[in-house]
Amino acid sequence: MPELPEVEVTRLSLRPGLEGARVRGVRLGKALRWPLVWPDAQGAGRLQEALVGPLGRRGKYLWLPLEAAPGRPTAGGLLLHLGMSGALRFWSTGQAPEAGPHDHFDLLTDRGVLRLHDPRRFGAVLWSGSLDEEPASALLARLGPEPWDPGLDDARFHAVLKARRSPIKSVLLSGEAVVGAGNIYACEALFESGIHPAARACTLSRPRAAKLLAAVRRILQRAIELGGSTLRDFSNAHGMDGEFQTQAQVYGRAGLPCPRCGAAIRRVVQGQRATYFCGACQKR
DNA sequence: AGTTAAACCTGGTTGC
DNA sequence: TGCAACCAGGTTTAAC
Repeated sequence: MPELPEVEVTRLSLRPGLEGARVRGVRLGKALRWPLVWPDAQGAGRLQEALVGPLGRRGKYLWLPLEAAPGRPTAGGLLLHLGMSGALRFWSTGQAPEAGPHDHFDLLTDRGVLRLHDPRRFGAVLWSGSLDEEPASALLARLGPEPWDPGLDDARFHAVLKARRSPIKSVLLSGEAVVGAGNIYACEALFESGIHPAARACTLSRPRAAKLLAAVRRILQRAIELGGSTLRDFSNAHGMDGEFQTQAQVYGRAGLPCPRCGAAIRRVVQGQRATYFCGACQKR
């Protein structure tokens, strides 16, 4: 589910309740994608007094810094990923219901409980000393630039595409050229820029690459403003659903008329993922 | 080296 | 109604 907009919506909605909260402990459910390697006994002791610092995001990862004390160096933090079906929710003290069978992680604080709900368990919660150390650094090292990274310009984006012979849809999903667009938003951005999903990335002209990058930025921004997409499991820290799915032009609309030209939206499979597009509007 | 498939896991929907 | 087959937002790992 959660692509960059959903993670950003989660981050923004968690901030008021969580930042500045003091950690009291954790509750673990079933194992996630990777086991949570908690700090040793000494580190765990420090955590008892840790304060939640400013929440960060890199790609689809959420970074929850745990500071030893106000003004002192960061003790470490948690790197969280929502996988395919994860959602984070914050419950004020006394409001949290009993953990259900799909609630696999609770961070207990003096203000309330941060809870990860993830039926498919493709999500992850990892302890890391910092973003520059293992295990966080190894995961983040693979990521391409953020959509709004000032260092990401049309030339750089185009250069990455030039080096890839795979279909542009697959290259977008890989996050090499720009992170954040998952299956829904990759489909939508390609539609909005009029580019056929099967076009080989290396064949796109620089103007078309620029158009695609602009579309990716626009789509992701719009999705954040709409609270993300809720197909099934996703909701923000307060349990509110997103609304972008109601505005999708092609995603999940196979057989329905293209909003631009009226031709039937097509569904094909690329790299084991469904792709939706208009065969008339989107050109190779 | 680059590209593509398989794997992780559960639950909802579809079709016989 | 029952049950098998297929589908789903992501990413890593293994295999051509």
